Amino acid sequence: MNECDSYKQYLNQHGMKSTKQRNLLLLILKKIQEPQTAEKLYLIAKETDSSINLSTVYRVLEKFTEKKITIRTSFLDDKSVYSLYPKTHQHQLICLRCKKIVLLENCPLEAFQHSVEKSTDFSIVNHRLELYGYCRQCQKIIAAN
Amino acid sequence: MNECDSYKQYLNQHGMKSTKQRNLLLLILKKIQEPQTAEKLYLIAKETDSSINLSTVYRVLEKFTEKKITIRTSFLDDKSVYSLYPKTHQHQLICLRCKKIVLLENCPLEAFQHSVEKSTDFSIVNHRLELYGYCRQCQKIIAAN
DNA sequence: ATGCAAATGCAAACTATTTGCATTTAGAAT
DNA sequence: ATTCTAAATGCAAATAGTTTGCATTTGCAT
Ligand SMILES: [Mn+2]
Ligand SMILES: [Mn+2]
Ligand SMILES: [Zn+2]
Ligand SMILES: [Zn+2]
Repeated sequence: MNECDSYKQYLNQHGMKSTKQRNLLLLILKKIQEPQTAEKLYLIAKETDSSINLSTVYRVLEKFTEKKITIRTSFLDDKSVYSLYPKTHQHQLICLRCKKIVLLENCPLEAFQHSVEKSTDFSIVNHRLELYGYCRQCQKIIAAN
Repeated sequence: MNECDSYKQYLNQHGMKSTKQRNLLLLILKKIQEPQTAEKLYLIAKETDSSINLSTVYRVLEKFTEKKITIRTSFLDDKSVYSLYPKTHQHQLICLRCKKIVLLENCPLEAFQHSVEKSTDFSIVNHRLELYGYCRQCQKIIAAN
């Protein structure tokens, strides 16, 4: 049993067959730890399994996302990126210059969400919060120009 | 001078030529007041100007967005939608089923943003907040199935 | 071992959006 | 008013990320 089989039990528990493509992608996602496009993951996977197909990568990621093993996010005009589903609720602080991402564990929205539910009659299941700005270093670089 | 010319001055002030397509789209955007896809705006525009082209609509909306006359937003897997650039800072509450959008005038993030600036040394210039859920009607429809 | 639903590879389709190009047009200059 | 030119438009084709149809292979329950 090679390392690509190591997620068999995990996958079966989630109601999925363990295939070499799925095991490999799971391995890659765990190793990388930052959001990547399907294409990038495909290229990395190809180094190990040269016969893997891009459609398969999309289908695997779709299934993973459906099972909440991964999360898919996309920004305006860009390709979607995929990463392991975060263990805890969190948000992102993104540097507009260098694209560095800082994860924020605190969420300030609980009370707000409840008050919006009350005032709108929506049932809110989810939210998206991202902060944009410039990191320390990029602030300096920008100031120097 | 028909009503479609009425934005000539406004457009010129923003460094754009006044064309019948731009005037018409501006009129439609002001009338509609809710985010619409380029295609929907195109269909509405066609009722008045049957020769308008979808590419033109995309190009006009792109230019408007560049000039901050409109704002473009897009959700996972969906078409982008365009609306007039909000006069005041606001956020959106989006129904995951029917895609209805409710605008929220309150922003609960001021204090949070400051505290994040302090703890991270970022200079935060912007944020994106969207709430997702189900509107009253869609809740009922979902419950009935 | 066998059977079958599920997963895969491959190629083609899809679809929102963009782009190239010939033509028209707005607005400045004459 | 006429002329000029860069910008805007219509049309068709291209683009690109993603999805899908289908023949084949594979995982896994029996
Ligand atoms: Mn939160
Ligand atoms: Mn806000
Ligand atoms: Zn930075
Ligand atoms: Zn709804």
